[in-house]
Amino acid sequence: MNIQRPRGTFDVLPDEAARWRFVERTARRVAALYGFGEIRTPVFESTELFVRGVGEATDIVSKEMYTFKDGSGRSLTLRPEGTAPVIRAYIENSLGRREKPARLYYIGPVFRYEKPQAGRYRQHHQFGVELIGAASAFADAEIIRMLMHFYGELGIRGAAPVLNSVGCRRCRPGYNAALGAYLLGKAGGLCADCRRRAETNPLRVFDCKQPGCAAVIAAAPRVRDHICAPCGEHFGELLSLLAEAGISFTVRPELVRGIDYYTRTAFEIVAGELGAQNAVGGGGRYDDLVEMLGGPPAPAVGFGTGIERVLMVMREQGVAEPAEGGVEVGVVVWDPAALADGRRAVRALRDAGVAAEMDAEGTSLRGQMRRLDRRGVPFALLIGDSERARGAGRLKEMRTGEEREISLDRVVEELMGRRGRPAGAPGAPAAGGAG
RNA sequence: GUGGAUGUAGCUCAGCUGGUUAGAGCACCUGGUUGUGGCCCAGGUGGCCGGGGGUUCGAAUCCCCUCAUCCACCCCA
Repeated sequence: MNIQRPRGTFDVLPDEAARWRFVERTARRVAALYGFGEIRTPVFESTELFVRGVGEATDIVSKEMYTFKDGSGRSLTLRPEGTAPVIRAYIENSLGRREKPARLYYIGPVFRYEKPQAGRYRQHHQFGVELIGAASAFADAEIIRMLMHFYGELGIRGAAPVLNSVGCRRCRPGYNAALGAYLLGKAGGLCADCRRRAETNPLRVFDCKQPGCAAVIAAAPRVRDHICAPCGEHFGELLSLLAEAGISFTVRPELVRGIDYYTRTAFEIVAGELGAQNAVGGGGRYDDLVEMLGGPPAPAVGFGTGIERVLMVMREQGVAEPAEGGVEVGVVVWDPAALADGRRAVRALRDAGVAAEMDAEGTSLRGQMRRLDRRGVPFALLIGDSERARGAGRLKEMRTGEEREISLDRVVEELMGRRGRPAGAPGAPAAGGAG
């Protein structure tokens, strides 16, 4: 039996990698547009960081982490989400002292031990941003707008934010108590999971889709009616800022996210046709996290979006990435005596920055031409006996079939003059926007 | 973690209730054109039928186990 990739992981092959590069390139461009700088943190961290940051009672921490001990017995964990590590780095490097609100973004893998399904993997990749040290509703609005902007740049249609306010450290305990009490009073109508949740983490019942629970939940007290006046104002302001920015959203009072650190704003972006995995991104405000992790108190907001989910939506919507340049010239040699001239030509082209290749495997002339054609290589440089005797080759433009003899030591010059002419040729920087 | 479906060539799939050397299309290679691609034609390479065990004279086909993928739940990105 051959060794297989671990369950819930995948290889990105060259064709598909072009789509990944497009998404990543777009993420970086949008991040720059909003003034965010990249941060790269380790893929593993002290286990304690996630236990304290994400919350011990969450699914992520209680059953989905890849935790292991290193050689000296330290407990380490492959990061299951991106925010806690960034905040750790923010505190450790005193980033709060460098720029007032810190604007950080990251792109990288996160790991969760989940049952794999389409759009759900054990290693997936996120583009995330964190705006640390900003308390205003404008900060929330900007984060959401930035995420929507990202989807727009990718050519994704129909993505829409769903949002809610989950209150803050002052008003949430009161709400939790009220909700818990209500649920315990209706325990008979709840599923086993929800009865347990009523005591451990009442907010989670809002995730339940059991019909029996739905009725109970529909009549349950809602966060919105229990949040304090400042939280209410903050949320109201956010909604009007989104409206001002022309973003259409929906408010869903049941929205609760699976990470404990959220305060006030919590949101998800759903994009239709993904089946059960329809959230392409999400995020919210976490005003207490920096302090919880030992840093100076700093309110913050951020989002995370899944690259795999984004790619799924793009595929379903038929959004293509712009073409990237491939090989520009194929040097074609079929007589072994010409191989040295071919090698020289390929070397000269590459040294001049022109992507070139040559088949030295003895493939027939016809076979080589056929391959260049199928791969869409725009030029062929054929070096045969008669030309070689004159120190020349035949440069052929595949698209038109036009072909003429040129001196081998003028090949680079000739190519430089003609590159960029055929569609999709490299050197012509891809304009933004997808087809 | 619970329930269900599927796994045959690089890709998409056919192979009925078990019966001789396991097929097609696409892709790939060679030739039809001593030195030229796209169309067409001919030929070819490539599978221990996901893996293991069992039933049988005989298993891709039936049974069990296992691994993987997919769907719903759950959770989320």
